[in-house]
Amino acid sequence: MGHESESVVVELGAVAVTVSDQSPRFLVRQEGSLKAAQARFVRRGFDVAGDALPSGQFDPEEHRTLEIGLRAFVYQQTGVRLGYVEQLYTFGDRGRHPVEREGGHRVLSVGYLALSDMSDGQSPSGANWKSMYAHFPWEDWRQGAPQVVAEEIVPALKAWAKQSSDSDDQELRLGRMRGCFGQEAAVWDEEKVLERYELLYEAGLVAEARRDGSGLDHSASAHVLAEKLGLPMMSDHRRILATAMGRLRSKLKYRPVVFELMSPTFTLLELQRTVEAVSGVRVHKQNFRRLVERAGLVEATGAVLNQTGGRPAAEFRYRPEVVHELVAPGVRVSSPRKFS
Amino acid sequence: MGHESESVVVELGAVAVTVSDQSPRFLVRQEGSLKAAQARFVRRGFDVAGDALPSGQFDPEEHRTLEIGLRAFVYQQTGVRLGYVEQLYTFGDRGRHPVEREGGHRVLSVGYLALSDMSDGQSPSGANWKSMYAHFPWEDWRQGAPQVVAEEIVPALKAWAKQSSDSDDQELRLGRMRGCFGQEAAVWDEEKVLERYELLYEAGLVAEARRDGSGLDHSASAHVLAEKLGLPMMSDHRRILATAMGRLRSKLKYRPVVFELMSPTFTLLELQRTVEAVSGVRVHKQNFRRLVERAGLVEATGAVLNQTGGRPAAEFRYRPEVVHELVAPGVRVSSPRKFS
DNA sequence: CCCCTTATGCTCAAAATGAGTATATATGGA
DNA sequence: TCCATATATACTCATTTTGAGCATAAGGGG
Repeated sequence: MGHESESVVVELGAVAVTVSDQSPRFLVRQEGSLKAAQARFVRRGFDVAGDALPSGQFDPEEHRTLEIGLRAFVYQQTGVRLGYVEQLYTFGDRGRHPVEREGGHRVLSVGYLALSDMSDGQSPSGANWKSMYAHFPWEDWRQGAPQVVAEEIVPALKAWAKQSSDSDDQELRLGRMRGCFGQEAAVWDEEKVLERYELLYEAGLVAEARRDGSGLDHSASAHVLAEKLGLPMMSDHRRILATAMGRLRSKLKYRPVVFELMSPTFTLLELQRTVEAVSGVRVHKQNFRRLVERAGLVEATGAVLNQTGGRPAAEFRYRPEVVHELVAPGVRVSSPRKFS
Repeated sequence: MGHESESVVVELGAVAVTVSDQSPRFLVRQEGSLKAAQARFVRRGFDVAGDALPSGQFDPEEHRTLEIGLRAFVYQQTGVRLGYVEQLYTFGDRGRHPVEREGGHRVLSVGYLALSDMSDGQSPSGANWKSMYAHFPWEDWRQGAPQVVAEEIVPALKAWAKQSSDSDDQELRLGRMRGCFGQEAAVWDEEKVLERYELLYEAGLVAEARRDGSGLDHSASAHVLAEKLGLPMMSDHRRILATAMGRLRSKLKYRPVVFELMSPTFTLLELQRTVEAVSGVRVHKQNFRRLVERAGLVEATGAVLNQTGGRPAAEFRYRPEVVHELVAPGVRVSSPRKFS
């Protein structure tokens, strides 16, 4: 016990999500927010230009729980005090993290998903919220299928499939492409965020794959494509981001987590726009309100808001009691049916 | 970096589940399966009699990934080679683990859920599979509400609620009781395994709470009740078990994971019985087959089996292709409706 | 053969879902 | 004032999904 070889450094990182201007955003670390001792550990630009998630090294002396440590790091590095927090995943593969490549300890990263409401001024002015879809341009289907899917991704993945020598493997790759990006018989499944990112990574199309990988295509055109596939991030942070996004989209449907992203009161359209921003798909307005109201998730405050440009909207608030009542349903977004 | 104070020991543990004799079971560590060096670390009976999950200390030198380490430990300690494995949760609260209480390092536990099929002789004869419901007697609702719920748990939780000085808190406790155990308006939700265990722990009713806690009820009757609330386990392993059980029950509904518990071919009744064993509730036979067949999850092999004691059953196999086709639905178990 | 068992096919009502149409009530400009 | 244009909200309707049950098929054992 306690051999040097068996000890491990644990890094805690957060994907803190909010929605503003109809756009899902996440918190990145501010420059100069690190103590000197930590700066070396997490120093930016170690091997790729790109933002980094707020994170830090877990200190068992100081932090009674992992979550406490996480909240402290996020506060130090961004000024934001987190509300709702849930654990996402623990990443521990060798070679994942720059620090251990320099010959340090093995690094384990525990990733968290946090949700905050921008509206209530919780977030200090300096906080650095970046657009999700700037990093995942293929994930926003609110205006229909994004151009980049048909014009760049699908052709590039077809080409990648052809590169395989084995014809079974070619078919497998094509099948993954169709399943991930909703081509042909398959339907777009907004939850498969991680699968899609990993497919693009495996195919060597995103910038991080080109950074990490050896023997990949180094042509200028491959570089141009990578730029169209969103902004890269430090280390494997974009993968963690994809994990968070997928989990959030999934959770939206069976737990009332949207409300963590809302101000205390809101109109049903605001609620709908938030769901749409996160899930990346449009929903049917009338059915959405039917669902939300029938499930008893909200109640009218009685107030009416008329700054909406049309008929004034009723103001609602979340009814947290619902969780203790019967089953707590989330807000389901319906995917278009493609059956017979 | 690398201060002694910041280094952490990482423990990998598995809840390996199978179903045999219509009963969900999980793998426990065999006596004498540990190397001397590890034995001190994980020695049994440190502070409570009870089984332990197979687990071991992650060694970054030896294990390229966490999963590889996990598989090695499970094989060493039980002789079982795991198939399907997924990460559950990382537990890191201070004071959770006996070793750190003796003044050693802080211990982080990464828990995994594994699923195996008993039928194919994968499991060596020595492997030690324990009944899930022996540890969670309140979770098996296949024969209707278990006696222990109405006769022991509900009264004890009501008494616990009364103990609170604050009347709001009393109502809160009662609400949790109703929500967890399906009393009054609430309906039994088989997924809330962890919530239920934690409630019982918080109320000081299970043996582990009496072991860990201070100032709890030490009367003989409390001891008798704890014995009716299932077998305790080492450390917080029963909590990890509850986490796994809840996750498995939940996953059953949206991913075709049951098949990891089945032999390659099976009848629809066998499939149904497996789902029932895990979820702990009965399902409607005709609707179950409708669901499974319509979703395209299985295909008939053409063979017929007539050792069933009635009309011979068609033999089926899993159709893994379904995952790549459209959306991959799981096997939903329906909870009875209690609306209007 | 009857009677037991399990397998499998089919029906039916209730509820949920997807997609509209219709009406209400604000704003701003002709 | 009245209209065009927003959005809000109510209601309808066909289809699908779900929960529940009946009916029939096909084995084995007396």
